[in-house]
Parts: sequence; C-alpha cells; structure tokens
Amino acid sequence: MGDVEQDDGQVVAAQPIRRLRRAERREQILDAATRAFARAGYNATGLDDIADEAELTRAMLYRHFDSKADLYRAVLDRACVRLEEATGADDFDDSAIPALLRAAAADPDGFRLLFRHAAREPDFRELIDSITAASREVAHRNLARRIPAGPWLDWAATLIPAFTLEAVIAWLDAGQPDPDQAAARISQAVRGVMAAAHASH
Amino acid sequence: MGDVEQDDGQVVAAQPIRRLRRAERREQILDAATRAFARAGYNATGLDDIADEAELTRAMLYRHFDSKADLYRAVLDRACVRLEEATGADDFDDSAIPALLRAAAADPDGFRLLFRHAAREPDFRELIDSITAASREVAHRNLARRIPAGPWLDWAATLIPAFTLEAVIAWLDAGQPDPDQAAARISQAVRGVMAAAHASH
DNA sequence: TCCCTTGTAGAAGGCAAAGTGTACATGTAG
DNA sequence: CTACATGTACACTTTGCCTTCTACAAGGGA
Repeated sequence: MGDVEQDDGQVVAAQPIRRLRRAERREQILDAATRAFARAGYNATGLDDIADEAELTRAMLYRHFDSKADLYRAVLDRACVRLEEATGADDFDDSAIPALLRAAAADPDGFRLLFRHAAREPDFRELIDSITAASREVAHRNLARRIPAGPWLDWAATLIPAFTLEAVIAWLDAGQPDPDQAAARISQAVRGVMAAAHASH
Repeated sequence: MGDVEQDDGQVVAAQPIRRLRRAERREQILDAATRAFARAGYNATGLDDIADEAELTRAMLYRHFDSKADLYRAVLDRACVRLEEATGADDFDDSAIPALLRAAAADPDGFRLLFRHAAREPDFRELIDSITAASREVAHRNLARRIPAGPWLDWAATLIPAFTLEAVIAWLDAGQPDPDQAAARISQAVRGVMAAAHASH
C-alpha cells in the first residue's frame, strides 16, 4: 500500500509509489541534484536536500551513485557534455554566442552550477578549468592579431570569456528576453571590450 | 627558552617567541586568514591552514575569535571596510574605477576573497550582497536615463558592475600593469557595454 | 502467482574537522 | 621580582553529515 500514517494517527492515501527503470530514475536524480546543487553549491547542499528535491529517500541515491562526490561529478559531467554538444567546437566565431545562449536556456541550472559554483570549488574546478582554459586560449589567439603580446593581451583573453559568461547568466537572471537580441547585444559588447583592450592609451 | 627539541633529539635554536599586543596579533591573524581563505574559500580552509599561515597554533585563534565563522566574518568585515574607505561613497562617476583599482591593489587577497568566494557562500553572501545590490541600484539609476525600463535595463544594471569587478580581478591576475591605463581601458570597456545595452537591435 | 527489483523508513556507524581543556614556558608591565 | 597575558604543545570531546545497514512494502514481468 502507498498509504501513510501521519503524526495525528490519520491514515491518508499517499502518492502511489512511482517505479522507474534504472536509467530513467538516474536521470531524474541528476535533474533534481542539478537543481539542488545549483541553489547553494556542493558543500551547502546535503544529501537530504537532494533526496527531498527528487522526492526519494537518501538510500536510493546510494543505489545509483557511490557517494555524494560521485553524484556531483555525474551532475557536472552531464552539464559539461550538454554544453559542449550545444556549442560545438566553440571556435568563438559569431555563432558561438547564440549557441551559448541556447545551451544556457536549455539547462539553466546546470549552466549556473558550472560557472557560479563548481568553478570556485577546489575539488571540482578542474572539470570547469579545462573549459575556461580552452576559451582563454581561443580568445588569446584571436586577439593576438590586434593586440601586441603583453599583459594587456593576457588581460583581455581572460576577461572576454569571463564577461561573456557573466552576460549570459545576467540574461538568464533577467528572464531570458529575446535570444536574438541578446546575442546581438552581447556580441556588440564583446567588440566594445575588445576595442578598449587594444586601444592605445 | 625558545629552543625546540626535534624528532631526532637535537635541540636547535628556534625563532624567539614573538609576542605582540592583542590588537597587533589580531591584525596579523586577520592578514594570515585573509590569505588562507582567499586560496580556497571558507569550507575548504581548515583552522590548521590558517594557524600555519599565521605561524601560530590553533589554540591562539580561539583566544582572538570565538569560532571559525566569527573569524571569517571579521576578515570579510575588514575587507569591506577597507573597500568602502578606498572607494568612497561609490557614486559610479569617473573616479570610481581608479578608486576600485587602488582598493584592489591595496588588498588583493581581500578583494578576491570578497568577490570570488564570499559572494557565492550562502552563509556569508549577505555581507557582499549589500555591496552588489547598491552597485546595481546606482547602475540602474544611471542607465535609466538612456535605456527604457524593461529586461534590458535590468540586464545592463546587473552586468555592468559584475563586469567591472571581473575586469579588476583580471587586472590583478595579469600582474597589475599600469593602473592609469587600466582605468582608462576599463572605463572605455564599460562605455562599450553600455552602448551595446541601449542600442536598438 | 512468484520473485526480483525498486522503493520506504529509520537507526547506527564512522570520520573529518571544529571546538575545549590542561600543562607548561616566557616576555614584559607594574 | 613577580604576576599576568601571551604563547606552545597536544590530547581530548563534540558535532555534523556522509555512509552503511536492517527490515519491510509493493509494483510488474515471466
């Protein structure tokens, strides 16, 4: 029976127990964990929070993942894979920003989790560092055609990818208005930052 | 005696025990804690890490601070106060960015700690939120003269302060080259972002 | 119908790190 | 001189939370 005896002794009809196949349940847990972790990051999120979010018991989490860290890695990995699928090889051409917006809109919790939390967590940031390092490389190559080598080139190559991510997250926070306009505005803003970076002051 | 018997039985001259008055020692602990926390944030930094950094024992930390959280708050408070002193009322006029650069250069660990770590830590972000909220307010007011109310105004008002901080931190990471040029470049970049935000697309 | 898998509920274990206590050493103010 | 605040050293307790274990319930395919 799915019935439940409450504190006051009343017996009420509870939700019939939903049974899913392993793969489905796993995905559902990953979805819930992504939402839960996205709120406060790894440390501040207890397994109970995740279990509640997934409407499951803590025990079930351990039937699908070896540990909290394992679950977190699975969450981050999935978010990374989705991001890479959505953005392609990330060549930083004009199609990159619309692709990034699509990816963020398709999985906003995962996106925020990756760049707002995981990027600052010592035990996990390596996963994200590979992405940001690659972006910096690409930006560095592209900017090197206009900006002479030196600290300002390094500065711009670090700043522009970081700025782009901030702009995308701010767009999510603003309610995802008009993706096409967003892409145009962010692209223009990036050009503005580039201009400032290679101006002679 | 400041001498110390080592594992191998040898007795060597140790550092003479440095005794400081309470206020001095407190400041020294805050300095060390700022450095230690700045590396990895609150959770990933143990009291032993801080004690090592300060060249003291854990017990001493408790003579100056009630708890780890108390110490962290003291560190953040001091960083906030220094920041506010260095930037003045933060009116976001043209003097704001040079002031921000001065503040960051004067206390780079504190600056990074505030905006890279504390801003994402649920138990402590309230301290930083007041700063970022105020910046957003100011930006919102200034931008409202050019950008019609709506999601794009909100987007720009969130993004521009965040971008400015990213730019300052990237400048720290690049080795703090030429503060005057940095201010000019960041100001120009901000104008570029503003232009993109209020363009009609 | 039978039985395996998925599921609940909750107690108990274990471990890392915070927090406390005690004993003792020593520079410095009074 | 001497008393106290500052300091070391280190063992101990507490706590929070991950992790494991046990006992039982129930859906659903063979």
